[in-house]
Amino acid sequence: MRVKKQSVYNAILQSATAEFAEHGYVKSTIGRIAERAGTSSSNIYVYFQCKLDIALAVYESWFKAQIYNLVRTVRRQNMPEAKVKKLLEGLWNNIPKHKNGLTTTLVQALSTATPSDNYNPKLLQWTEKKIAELLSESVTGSTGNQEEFTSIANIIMLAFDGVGLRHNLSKPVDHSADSIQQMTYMICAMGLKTRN
Amino acid sequence: MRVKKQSVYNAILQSATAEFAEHGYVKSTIGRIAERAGTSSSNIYVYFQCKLDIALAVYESWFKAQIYNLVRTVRRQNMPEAKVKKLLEGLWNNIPKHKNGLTTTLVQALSTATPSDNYNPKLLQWTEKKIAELLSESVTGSTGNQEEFTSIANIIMLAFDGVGLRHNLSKPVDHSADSIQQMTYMICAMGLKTRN
DNA sequence: GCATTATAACGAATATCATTCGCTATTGAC
DNA sequence: GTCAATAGCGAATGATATTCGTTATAATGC
Repeated sequence: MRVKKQSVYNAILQSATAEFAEHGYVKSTIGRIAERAGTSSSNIYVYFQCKLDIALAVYESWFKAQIYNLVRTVRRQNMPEAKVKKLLEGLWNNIPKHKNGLTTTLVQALSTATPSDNYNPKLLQWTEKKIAELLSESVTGSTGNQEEFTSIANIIMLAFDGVGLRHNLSKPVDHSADSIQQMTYMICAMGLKTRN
Repeated sequence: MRVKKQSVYNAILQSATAEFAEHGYVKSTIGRIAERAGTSSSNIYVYFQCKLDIALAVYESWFKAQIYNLVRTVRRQNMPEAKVKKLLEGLWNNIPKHKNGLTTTLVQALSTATPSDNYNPKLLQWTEKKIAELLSESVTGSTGNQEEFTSIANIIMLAFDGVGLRHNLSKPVDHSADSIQQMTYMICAMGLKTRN
């Protein structure tokens, strides 16, 4: 028997990360990923089922790092409003518009996915839960994870996808600063009401 | 000289509408669109620059009809809260999840677009303006189109894109009812504050 | 050690389209 | 009528994800 080498797997992931960051999902080619990884196109299919799976694997590790980073930044703030604002700046600006970012890649990958790729929304659910907790903790001081924050986290992540989607188009007027401010205001207003 | 026939143009649009509604953007083929339209693949390029342009043309007329419909539905409501809720149900449920809907097509088309396709966000801007006015009118009773509603409209449309994106994946847990309720509440709360 | 065997690895197909090209046929303008 | 621009078309072209057939390798049992 022969066994898959971790080193080959890692090389593919690393190569794919560079390729996707540079070209996005659609214009990245398996051929170039293989070349940079020092293997062949066909051998990549020994390690991954399809191109989508590579993109998801690459995105997951990048995105989780971004989120952990964001959590730290938010916790460093003192006032609820500042916390919420940092959170939104991260999710509606910094992460989806990151210069070597992979959010555009993810959006492209997901939008071209077919049901037969049977995508698993694990990462999405993990993120929404994390964001809901962070919001709750930021606004009310406790991690009670109320219903409301679950919904708000959902809305924020839907809009995150939207930002990622629009970002690769020649940017239209970018209202993000205003939108972030407005959303911060609405979320904090809700927090006040909750306390009474 | 020979002149382009309106009838051929219309046939292409009509055929493309059916094709995109059935297969989405990526899996639709120019060949089938041509066939259903009774012309050849190559002749389609006499009428449209590229596949993206066909999708955008198809989407625009479908989407505008949906929006006009939504405006009517919202205006039919009496209470601000009911108006806002209908608005959100339209934009976060009915339109992006429409069974013969084209939103998935649009999302796919935009996410795979390259800068060289030089996409023009005219429709997007038109929609956000329309939504901002409708919100303002619904919540405050006047079309004053305050800054706040512009931002909220922007957020709603970003999330609209997100809903469209996620809809073609095997649907994860769908929080949309809760999210709509939560957003309705936040928008209306803001309206109250504005009045004082 | 050695034989066995599952499978990693790879180069060469395959299949699928969007888009382009070269040519022919049509039709509006003069 | 003649001319010339161009609609229309069938046959390339070019890209590229994925599959296939074969070979080489190494883990396992003896």
